[in-house]
Amino acid sequence: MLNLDYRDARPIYEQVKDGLRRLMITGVIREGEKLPSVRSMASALAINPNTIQRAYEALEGEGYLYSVPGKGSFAAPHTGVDEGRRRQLFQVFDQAAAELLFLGVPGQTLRDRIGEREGGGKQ
Amino acid sequence: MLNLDYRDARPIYEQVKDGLRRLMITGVIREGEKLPSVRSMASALAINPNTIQRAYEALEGEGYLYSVPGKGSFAAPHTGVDEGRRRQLFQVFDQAAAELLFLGVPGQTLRDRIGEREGGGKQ
DNA sequence: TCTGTGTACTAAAACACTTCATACAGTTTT
DNA sequence: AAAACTGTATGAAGTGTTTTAGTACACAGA
Repeated sequence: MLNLDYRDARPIYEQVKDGLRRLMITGVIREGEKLPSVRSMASALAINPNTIQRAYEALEGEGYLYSVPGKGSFAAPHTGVDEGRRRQLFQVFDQAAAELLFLGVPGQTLRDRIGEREGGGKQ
Repeated sequence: MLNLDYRDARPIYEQVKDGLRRLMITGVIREGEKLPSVRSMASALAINPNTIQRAYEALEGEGYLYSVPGKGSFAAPHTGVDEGRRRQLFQVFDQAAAELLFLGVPGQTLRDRIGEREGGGKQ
């Protein structure tokens, strides 16, 4: 389900966190879907359960999942994602755009990279 | 010229690096302009010269400045910025856009945030 | 009851990173 | 030539973070 890169400078819990978030964004993991338990995922990746727990805890703080003691952890609906995460994303987006423009990339080029979400009305 | 925040989790050399890059992007520091020497900037910020040196070294690696032993460090022309930095920026841009779209932000909203650069044709 | 789940806490070890002190080498100015 | 400036290199100390290990508790479901 996830790949860890020990040569990567990023800590493991962060790789897990970002990896899971990406799976949700790309639709591989759908809303309400049950995630692997901290223990099973830890043994699958051959790491300590506490490390997975830390990743889950961070994602829950962002609103990407919710955990129920005794039951498990589940992907949260998009609407539940934290406002702080949204603000952070806008800031990253704006700063990257500003620097790319500075480097001479035409604004039209950047606009063309933004793929619209199909079926947005259906949702 | 720059503000350091010791409560920030980001290391000092990174704050210096990002701060200087931002000054160049916003046009406060212009192409070819001489930057403060590592020692003068270090004493101005009350930190070790090596810390400034590290920031300068990183920016030189990105192509944002060039240093000449005995003379000083100077802001490089936009065209000299490293291709790796460009690729990194595009990746950050794309990922942020993808997640914002996933969270329900309309593509049009994102496109509207991209301010065009005046005089782009002059370049 | 037993198994599987999330959660909490402490301790420790390992590791990496950041920062500093010092010294060296080149350029410009006096 | 000397002095004062510049960037550069190296090693060591300091500090924090990451990860693991171990133990324990509470809840849900078969």
